[in-house]
Amino acid sequence: MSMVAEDAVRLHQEASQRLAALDQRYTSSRRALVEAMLRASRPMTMPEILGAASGVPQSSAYRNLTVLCEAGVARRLAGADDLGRFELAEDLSGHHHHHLVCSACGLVADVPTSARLEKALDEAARLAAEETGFAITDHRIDLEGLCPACR
Amino acid sequence: MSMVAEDAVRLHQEASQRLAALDQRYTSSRRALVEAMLRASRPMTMPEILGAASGVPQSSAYRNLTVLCEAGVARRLAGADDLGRFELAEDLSGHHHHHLVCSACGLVADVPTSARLEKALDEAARLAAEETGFAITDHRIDLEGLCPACR
DNA sequence: TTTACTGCAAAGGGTTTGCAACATG
DNA sequence: CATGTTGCAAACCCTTTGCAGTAAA
Repeated sequence: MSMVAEDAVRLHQEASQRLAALDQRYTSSRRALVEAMLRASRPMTMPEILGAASGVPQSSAYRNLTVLCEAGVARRLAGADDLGRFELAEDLSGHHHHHLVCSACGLVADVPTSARLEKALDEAARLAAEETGFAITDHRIDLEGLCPACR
Repeated sequence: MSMVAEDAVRLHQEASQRLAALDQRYTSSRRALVEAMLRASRPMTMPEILGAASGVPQSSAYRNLTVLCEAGVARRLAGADDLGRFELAEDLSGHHHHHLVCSACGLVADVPTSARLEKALDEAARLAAEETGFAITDHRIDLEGLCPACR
């Protein structure tokens, strides 16, 4: 999950462009949010984000994260607990991944996927689309269990 | 997803036993909730549940669904929208399945799994457990897209 | 007769929004 | 200078809880 400086530059450029496409600006608050998510390398709760992007008030954080999600820069997850979680969009942050969710404390960690799993999933998605009429655009896999700290 | 009368009898017996194991009773309200979820055959929101299990007040529905989840009779899902959704536990309702989630209206539909997908997932889970120290107990797959009504 | 359950109303807590001031292109 | 952005506080809405009364084992 490392990222060299050059990649970070591209990331911010891309974020700026995606916002501009919606007539939105890449302000310092929004950049602070993006950098907080970049540093975390796992989905963050709002309390974590507010701690990491110091100085950004709660309402602005919510509003800006909403904008970032609409622009395709960030993504909002429905947490296992009642806290929403945010992460960078996969095509900005690095690679396609899935999530490990701790059923005790709610922690969410990233986990890489595998070609075999993706292939099986693609096949299942194609089948499900045929049978149900859904136009499937994405998928999400959560592995649930206990994290090392909660075992 | 059909279920003959005999199966329904077993389902209620099992629900009653699981509640009894926690010193809880299988009251008519709880039975009404179970039957509502059984009829729906897809995860239900609270408004849907209140409509389907008429006469059960909101606070009792929340309280009873919490108990049913603790007893392993029901399961609570973190919805794509901000509405919680409830379904019968898989070992009561029928079979292991995954979900199709409409990103426009939030609808959640059941979709069967496949042996190939489960096998690939088991392997991925084993690998993730080794690398991260998580004790993985369950998984969840959501296919996201647009439902027929929202396309 | 002890313990669980019910229903109402009020509180809780994460998220959203109105508004007036500010910043940016 | 027209439009997007900010921050405070209040509003929102789903969910939980206190409490007094009821029902079941």
